[in-house]
Amino acid sequence: MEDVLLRDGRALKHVVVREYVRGLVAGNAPGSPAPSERELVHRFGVARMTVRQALDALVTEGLLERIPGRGTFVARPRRVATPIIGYTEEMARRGLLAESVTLLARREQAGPGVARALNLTEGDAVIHWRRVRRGDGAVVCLEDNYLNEVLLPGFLQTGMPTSLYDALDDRGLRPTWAEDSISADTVGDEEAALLEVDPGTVVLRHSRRGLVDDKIVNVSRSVYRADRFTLWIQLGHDA
Amino acid sequence: MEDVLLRDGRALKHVVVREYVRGLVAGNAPGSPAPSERELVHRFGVARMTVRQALDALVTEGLLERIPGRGTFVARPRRVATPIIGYTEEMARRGLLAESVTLLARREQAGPGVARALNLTEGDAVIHWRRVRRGDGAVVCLEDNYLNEVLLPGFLQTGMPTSLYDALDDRGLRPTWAEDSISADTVGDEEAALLEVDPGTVVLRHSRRGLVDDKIVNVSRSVYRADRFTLWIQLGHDA
DNA sequence: TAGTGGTCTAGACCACTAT
DNA sequence: TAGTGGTCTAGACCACTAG
Repeated sequence: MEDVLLRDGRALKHVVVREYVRGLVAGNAPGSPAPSERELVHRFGVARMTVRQALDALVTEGLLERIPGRGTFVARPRRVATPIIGYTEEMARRGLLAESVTLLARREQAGPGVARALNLTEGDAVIHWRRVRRGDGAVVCLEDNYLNEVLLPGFLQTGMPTSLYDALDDRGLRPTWAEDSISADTVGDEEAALLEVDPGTVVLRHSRRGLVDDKIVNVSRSVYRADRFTLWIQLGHDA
Repeated sequence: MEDVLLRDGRALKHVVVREYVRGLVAGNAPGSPAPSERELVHRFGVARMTVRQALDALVTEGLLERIPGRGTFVARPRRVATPIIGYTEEMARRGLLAESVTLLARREQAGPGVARALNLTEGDAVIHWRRVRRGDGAVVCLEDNYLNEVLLPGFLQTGMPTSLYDALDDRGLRPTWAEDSISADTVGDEEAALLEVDPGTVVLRHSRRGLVDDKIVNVSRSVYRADRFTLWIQLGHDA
């Protein structure tokens, strides 16, 4: 929560102006005008620099744009890259119902690969959560998640959620940074049985390391049926 | 290029201060101090608001951070998502030498799929560029690029570059936005021969639509040998 | 206590846009 | 010509940090 009050309870003027303008233009079409700086000066009885400080913040966050000689206007929303989402949201984007069956949800000792990925020592405790995931009823994916238990005390006891990312969000641990690797492969017998395909069928493998700040929250390894899943990614941003 | 001069040739003071500070701290370790605002006021003989305008710009771009009561310091560089890069840079990231053999580079009439992807009408002229791409000598990928000819007049005549993205960059058309789709598949006879694998071998398919602003610059369809290529992607940003 | 950044004032002149 | 944003001044008081 942002500090909007001084010690004596007075509101910061530039914040008052900023939020007034934000409320005014909220939902307005791109290109619609915001109040002019001098109009805000008059309305709030503040100096122009104070108004500019308020508008600067809204320009920086991309809500407004200034056009010299013309005025200040609602900016066109900028495109931003694909957010970091999990299976549940991936399915929602496709308009499919995400369902899961938990095959495993327990405390384990980290093996060498998982330990390295989570930046732990081999044998440290991790939470291993394995699910078969469906979209509109059809088997789509087999997902293994490994969570750093130190960051998630009591996670196994609180009842497993549908969306891991929602649960992480509740604890302020939703990843803001992800390192993904994506490859094509064929499945072995065990994975084939769970995905309801023949051994040797082509699959898409997707591994992810999820971080918030410098904390590695989870590592996931997903195997998608190639006939039922294509990964979509949007990269970059507007100028 | 930014305007740094007024009509009469005088430099904008906040730009002078900003670039002075940028030069001072360039390459300095995160946490090292920048000059204080009042020190800059004294050095340049300007008002403090002018100095603040200069520093605000550097804070917004992530170079500096302010700590109230302490001073202004070089900020820790923020992580940003994977930039939009092509094969040449993908290989460079792996420390591999990117080489290509052009199989096709010609003007064609857009088929239905390409026309839709480039937002053209079927039969419109497109540039089709097909290459077999190698990394450290080994065949890695078969890439078909379709370019909007209207945006790239004379492109075929200027001699084909190694890196498409470098060539686009030279024309101010390097994509800043990309829509990618990634799937696993098996190859047919023609692709198999070019990739030097058996038909039916598993491959990674990567399609991309590259845009700058609202202009669709190119559409690419790449087929990677699954045994020689894993896609790496980093998503998100620091708080 | 001295120094820092945060907030704020009450003006000023400029270039540019639209009428 | 009137209105807009861009730049700039010369101060002021505040809260906070560090020695």
